Amino acid sequence: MSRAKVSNAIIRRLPRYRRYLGQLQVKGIKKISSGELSELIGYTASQIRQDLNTFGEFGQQGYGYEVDKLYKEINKILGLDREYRTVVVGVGNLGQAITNYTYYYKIGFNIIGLFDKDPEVIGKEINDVKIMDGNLLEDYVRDNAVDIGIICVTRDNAQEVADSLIRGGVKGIWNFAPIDLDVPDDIALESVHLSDSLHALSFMIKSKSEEEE
Amino acid sequence: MSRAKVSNAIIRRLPRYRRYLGQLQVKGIKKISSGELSELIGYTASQIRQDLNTFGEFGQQGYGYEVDKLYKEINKILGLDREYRTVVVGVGNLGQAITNYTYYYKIGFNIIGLFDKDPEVIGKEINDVKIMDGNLLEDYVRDNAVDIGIICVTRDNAQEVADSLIRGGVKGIWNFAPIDLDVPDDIALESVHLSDSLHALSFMIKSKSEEEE
DNA sequence: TAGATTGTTAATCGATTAACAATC
DNA sequence: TAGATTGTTAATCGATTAACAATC
Repeated sequence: MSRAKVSNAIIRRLPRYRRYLGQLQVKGIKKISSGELSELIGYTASQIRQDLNTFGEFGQQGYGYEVDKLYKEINKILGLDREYRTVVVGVGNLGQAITNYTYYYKIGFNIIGLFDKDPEVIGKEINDVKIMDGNLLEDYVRDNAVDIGIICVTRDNAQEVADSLIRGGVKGIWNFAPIDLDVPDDIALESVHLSDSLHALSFMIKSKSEEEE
Repeated sequence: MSRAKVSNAIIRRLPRYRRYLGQLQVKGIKKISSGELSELIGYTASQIRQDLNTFGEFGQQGYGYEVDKLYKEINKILGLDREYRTVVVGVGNLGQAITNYTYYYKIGFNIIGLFDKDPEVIGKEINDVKIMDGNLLEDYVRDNAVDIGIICVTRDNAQEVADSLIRGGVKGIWNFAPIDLDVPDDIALESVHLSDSLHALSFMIKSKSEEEE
């Protein structure tokens, strides 16, 4: 199967649709029109319909969308109808936080291995998962069919870790190191650049203060 | 002063220019052309020149750009030539990680206060900053001219915390709660939606596996 | 000066919005 | 049926790329 490439703009909106639909579900709301959803989520009704129609016809004319059904469909579209075998590399401050966060809140992303190169922490456990020697990473990934590697090591080690993960056979990398990793086309890469985000905030603060002058 | 609004696309690229220029500086490289920078950073040379010219004329025809000078200019553009008085609200796992991260790596973003509502942690310290009672947040922000509030509380408490920060007078909010906060136009808001990011990764993994079929 | 590269305008591309026929 | 709302095509808008004159 090879459908038209979905634009990055749409990819970024999909999780947000999911979030709002999840909230509607919790509130017990059964149906919603693109117009109502537009009010909530801030995208135009037209854009919402366009986005959804990229993936199928989920609504009913004259009626709208069933919340439950649409939520399920978006989960499927996002690939959240399966489980991912996941490892975290680098269990410093951020690595530990991400490990716990994923462990407690992210159903479907099962953390099965932790890695670090610091002898002080190798052998310890987080949520019953043992921290292993980083040198064993590639073999572990291969032997355990790991799907996702989460990179929480320093900038200088990140590319090397990514290479190991890829040689081991991961399908995707969630990168928190402040560097743009080089990965082949068939590997999914999502980077969270906290510095960049903070710097963008700084820019916006500056812009808004200048607007007032 | 009121210049034309800078597009979000450019705002997202600016921190990345800064990152690459910083690396060039470390390597001791003195000058760079838009063409060379394009090779490194992946944007077209044309786009790089367009982006930079939004803010001024930083290059020299026939020569290129001085790395040191451009780096400084971008810092200024980003508002990184000053210090920000910052507080963190919610010092659970993620809050602690962000606190340490900001403390150790983010020069210019000074964490002067920590807040939580859990009596168990109130009174404790992280990097010599005492954790205070969340009820005191608004007054503290006002009395200490806090610029930025970092929100690491749960979804259900995030809007309330944001409201307190805003009433206290912050200029910007760095939000890690999985919710789209409502803030007035003159407040800068930058959200890091970790869930959304992970879900986007999931989508990309799915897409790439389907391409192969 | 000749060559290189910027700054900037014009052309293109892609994403968003508007409009409306289809249909529940 | 009449009213509502989708799915989808067409129009618009904005962002990116190409081109080139200006100039170091």
